[in-house]
Amino acid sequence: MILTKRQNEIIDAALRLTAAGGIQNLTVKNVSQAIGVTEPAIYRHFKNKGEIVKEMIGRFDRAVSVVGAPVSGLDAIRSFIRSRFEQVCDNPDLANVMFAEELFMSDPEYQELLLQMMHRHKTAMQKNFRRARKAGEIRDDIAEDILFRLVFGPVRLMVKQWGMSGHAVDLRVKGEELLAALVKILAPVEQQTKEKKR
Amino acid sequence: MILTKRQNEIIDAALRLTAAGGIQNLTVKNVSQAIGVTEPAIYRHFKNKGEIVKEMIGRFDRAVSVVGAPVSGLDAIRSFIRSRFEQVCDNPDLANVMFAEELFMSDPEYQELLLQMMHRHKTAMQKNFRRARKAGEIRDDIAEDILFRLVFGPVRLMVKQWGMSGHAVDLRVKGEELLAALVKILAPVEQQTKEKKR
Amino acid sequence: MILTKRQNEIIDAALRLTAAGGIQNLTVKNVSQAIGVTEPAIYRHFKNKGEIVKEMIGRFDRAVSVVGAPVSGLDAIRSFIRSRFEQVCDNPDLANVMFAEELFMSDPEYQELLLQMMHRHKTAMQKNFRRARKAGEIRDDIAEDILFRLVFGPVRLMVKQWGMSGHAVDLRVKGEELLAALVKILAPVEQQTKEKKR
Amino acid sequence: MILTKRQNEIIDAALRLTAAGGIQNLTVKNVSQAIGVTEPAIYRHFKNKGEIVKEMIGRFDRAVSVVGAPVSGLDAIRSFIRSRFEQVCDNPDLANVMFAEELFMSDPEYQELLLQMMHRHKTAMQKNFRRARKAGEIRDDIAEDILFRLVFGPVRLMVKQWGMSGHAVDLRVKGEELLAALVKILAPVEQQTKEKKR
DNA sequence: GATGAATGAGTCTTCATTCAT
DNA sequence: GATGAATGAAGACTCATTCAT
Repeated sequence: MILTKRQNEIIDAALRLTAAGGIQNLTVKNVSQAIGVTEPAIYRHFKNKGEIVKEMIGRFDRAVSVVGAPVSGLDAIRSFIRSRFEQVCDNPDLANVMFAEELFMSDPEYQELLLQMMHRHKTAMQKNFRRARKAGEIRDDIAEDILFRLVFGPVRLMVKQWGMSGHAVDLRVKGEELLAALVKILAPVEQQTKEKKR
Repeated sequence: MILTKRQNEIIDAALRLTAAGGIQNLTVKNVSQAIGVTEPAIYRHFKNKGEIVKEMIGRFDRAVSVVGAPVSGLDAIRSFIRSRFEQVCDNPDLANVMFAEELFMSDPEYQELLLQMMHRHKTAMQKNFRRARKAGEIRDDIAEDILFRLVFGPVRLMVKQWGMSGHAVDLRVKGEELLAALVKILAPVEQQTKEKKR
Repeated sequence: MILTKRQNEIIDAALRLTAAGGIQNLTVKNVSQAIGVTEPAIYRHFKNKGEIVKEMIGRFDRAVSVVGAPVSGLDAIRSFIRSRFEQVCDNPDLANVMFAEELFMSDPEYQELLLQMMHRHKTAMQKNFRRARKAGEIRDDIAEDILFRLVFGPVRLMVKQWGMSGHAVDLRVKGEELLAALVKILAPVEQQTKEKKR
Repeated sequence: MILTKRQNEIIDAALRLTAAGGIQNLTVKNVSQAIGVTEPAIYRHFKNKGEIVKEMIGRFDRAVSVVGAPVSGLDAIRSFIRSRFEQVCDNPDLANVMFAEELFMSDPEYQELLLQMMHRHKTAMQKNFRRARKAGEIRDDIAEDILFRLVFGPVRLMVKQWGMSGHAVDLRVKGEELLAALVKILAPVEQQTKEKKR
């Protein structure tokens, strides 16, 4: 779905409001004030509040789908994580919302959307983990589903902490550090030994 | 603060409601219905809704503080994580709420409470990481603050996924698997090599 | 009706509360807290809130009925006014309540009570005005009903202002000044002329 | 502040309700029913109940500020009083509310507003008393602050009684009588003597 | 005498939404 | 595209009162 300018304004405002004060803060009134119109005006651009929320959730997906070339498994994972960090840096409000699935528990419809998204990402990544493993880029003594959590758990936590800290540090730098650590601990043990000796 | 029976009932209900439908679902009416009284009755037991929320947040802390004996760094970390899994297994609703800091963004007061709690846990764990490192239980080529995320990121994610999946799997089992993987990954490289050869 | 000690405590508290924050502030809860018991305890001493209010209104009357000896018309008026000032000085909260008939407009029953009281006072005073006039103590060129307002209007206003000012001045002193002025103004013109020449 | 039609309707209703049953009777629900809308509709026209009350209080002031030409001290006082009587006759509900400062004791903000208003009126009148005195229109043997009470005490009382009596008499007529009496007793003694002889 | 627990009715206020203009 | 006015439903909370203990 392609959004009009006004619709984008609305989603931006919705994101900002939710980031700042939770979904409790995401009211039609607040959105309308944020973009400087009256409440009914919102309904010219979205059928109802739910559509706004859904479009908002959709935005979490965006950057991800655009991943370009990288073929190799580990590189794809790396690039996925980097694109996450960048996405959040570009729109810091996302940090408080993107991994906050609980915010949208109120409506089963939203939850479904989010679960689908999570699942999609997971299978996409799983594929890469498998490839990386075959290519000897990643150790083979860790079960696949655990691998996923081992990598994305820390990424999520870092983004969340960054959001809660009011974006105190440079996420791009900190993100690279984390990425390096991840790559290090997931490397095949032999490779790690070699690295160490250097 | 020691709670009366009714107060506990109320907190339990609040937890259940929030777990099921987000804070949007945590209304005084819903709580009162859940425990089978009328709305005003709630106010005999809590000054206002905020006190309920705060007590609820306090409950996240409980299990943690009770950690008993373990001295050694790595063992303390292990036991902390295990106690988390157990706490959540005993009261599955916690899984949807405990690590969902965003739910409480609506009120700065709650956020403050949560940040304090997170900070408290972090420094407690940091100490253990340091000890474990000195004792040669943990590799020394990963910065300390990253270490924390590397461990608790995955734990959080697992708990959250367990909650969102409707408690599909046995968290105690899955948790042990994760724990084993974490210990493996964080072991000093030399030790990992040895393990491998066996 | 003779009140028990507790009942008097309650009426005192009720008066204090009403004086401080209007009838909105006169709640059973506030009264009970003021005397250090729980709400239901109040109902041991008064059948319901209305009885408290009525007893409170009754208290406005008290001092007045106790007027002792004075015979002469003008002296009786003087003494009535003085006793009003004293009553209020003894229990300053009365100042914010006694002449505030509007406070009790909510219930026709209260209003009736107050109207009766006002009427009783008025006829009692009217009699004295008549006597004073006959005795040549008061000028005879002012209609009787106006006379009443001329005297008690200022008295009321002074008490009210004293109450609203937080009892800034010494009402006994200021009251005497007002009384003197009233007597002066109401004296027969001939007498006023004589006074002036002195 | 200039009010819209609806806002005026609301204030009128508020006045009516308060006049009839005290502030206890001034509820948003009652107001909304009085003008034939639902409760939330009120909030399109006033931010909250407090704003209604404040605007209501403001209305007490209105007529006063509009005083037109009169220069001479005594005439200004006369005209002020007359305008009060007229204001109240035009909107009889005011009689039960305008001088009932106690009604608004519940909120310090309202009380402040009222005190300011009273003070403003007082200083304005004080100036006129002084002028009247210099011009020999008023006796000079009464202290200024007492003068004020002597005049406005009776005016207030008359308005209040008129309100409580359900507007039984013709306030315009009765008011003129009172005014005449006031002018008479406040005239310089010499003048009073002359009048008498006539 | 007093309390803890509860309640029905009602307080002010906000919500998402609609409709005529 | 947008607004002013309105609404039904629901929000948190308070009130006077009752009842069993």
